[in-house]
Amino acid sequence: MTDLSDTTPEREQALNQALEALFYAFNALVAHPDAMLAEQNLSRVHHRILYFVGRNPGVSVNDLLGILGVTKQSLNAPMRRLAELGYVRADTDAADRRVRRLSLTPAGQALESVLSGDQRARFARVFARLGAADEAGWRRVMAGLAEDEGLT
Amino acid sequence: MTDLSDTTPEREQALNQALEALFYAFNALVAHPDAMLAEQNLSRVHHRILYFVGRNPGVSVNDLLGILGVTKQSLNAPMRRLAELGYVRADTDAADRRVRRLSLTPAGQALESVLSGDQRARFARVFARLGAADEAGWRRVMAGLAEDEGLT
DNA sequence: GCTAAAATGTCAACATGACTGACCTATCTG
DNA sequence: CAGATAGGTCAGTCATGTTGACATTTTAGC
Repeated sequence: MTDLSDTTPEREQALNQALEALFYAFNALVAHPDAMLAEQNLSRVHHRILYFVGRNPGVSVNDLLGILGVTKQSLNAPMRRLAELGYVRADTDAADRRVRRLSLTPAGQALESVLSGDQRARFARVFARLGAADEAGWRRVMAGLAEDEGLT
Repeated sequence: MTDLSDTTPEREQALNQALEALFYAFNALVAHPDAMLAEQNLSRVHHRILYFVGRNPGVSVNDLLGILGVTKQSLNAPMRRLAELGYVRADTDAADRRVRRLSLTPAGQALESVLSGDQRARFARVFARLGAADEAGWRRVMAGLAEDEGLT
């Protein structure tokens, strides 16, 4: 079953099911947060900003551009919107006044907690039901997929 | 570790790592096919069409719209392009001449095989290295995430 | 202290892609 | 024949992302 040289139609179908499982799980995970964001006319980009600013309070705008892999022009609009809605604050750095240190307001933390919390809760329920062994196996497979990036 | 009532910061961080692992794995999986598609000015939509038509030869356009969850207007352009490039053919149904039966040409099958084959190979390598137990655990977790869709 | 460079923000022009709405042909069904 | 169905297309709109150019503020080097 785990032989690399197994190229039977059955194995190919099993791998196709793995492909589809990844896509379905991904969609299931973002569906509800996307719907909540849409109620405020926000999108997944805003969630990504909230998530990374939340986990890296004090990041500069430039750092965030690198993390998100977007241009400053495309970050500008969603970031301004998040600031207007009172979810993100940008404080001038004390030492270097050119730099803005980004952080979440309490409201921003609350929103981020609801959005990512929904996703964490999905994982928590599944992990709790299936047990530590499956969770560990899942993590090893996901890490393996991410590492494998360099190959053809 | 798998207790649902575990709301410690450590557990929350472990769940965040699970979230990130899913996103990184997803990106790693689509990166190379996306790059190959871009060389022909195609995108992920075209791959989705090739994948579903390849696994459901003879589907009607309407069926495909339902599977992909898009409008016929947005399917029209990529589908026409795939037909022009000789990857997809649309044969009139013998019984009901209103209906087009979609299928892949040999060239379309070859392209789809390269694109999805790259993704299957990534899974095959990781599964082969980690073993059947981790593969089974991974599949159970992914299935659980997809099923869990209905909750808050 | 003057100058070059860095960090940020903004404006304009353009491309993409998806959506809705409207309309059309061809075909089937009652 | 009348209405419904499968498919295709045109037009308008909207959201988002990109590049390029430019201004401001501030820092750092000489």
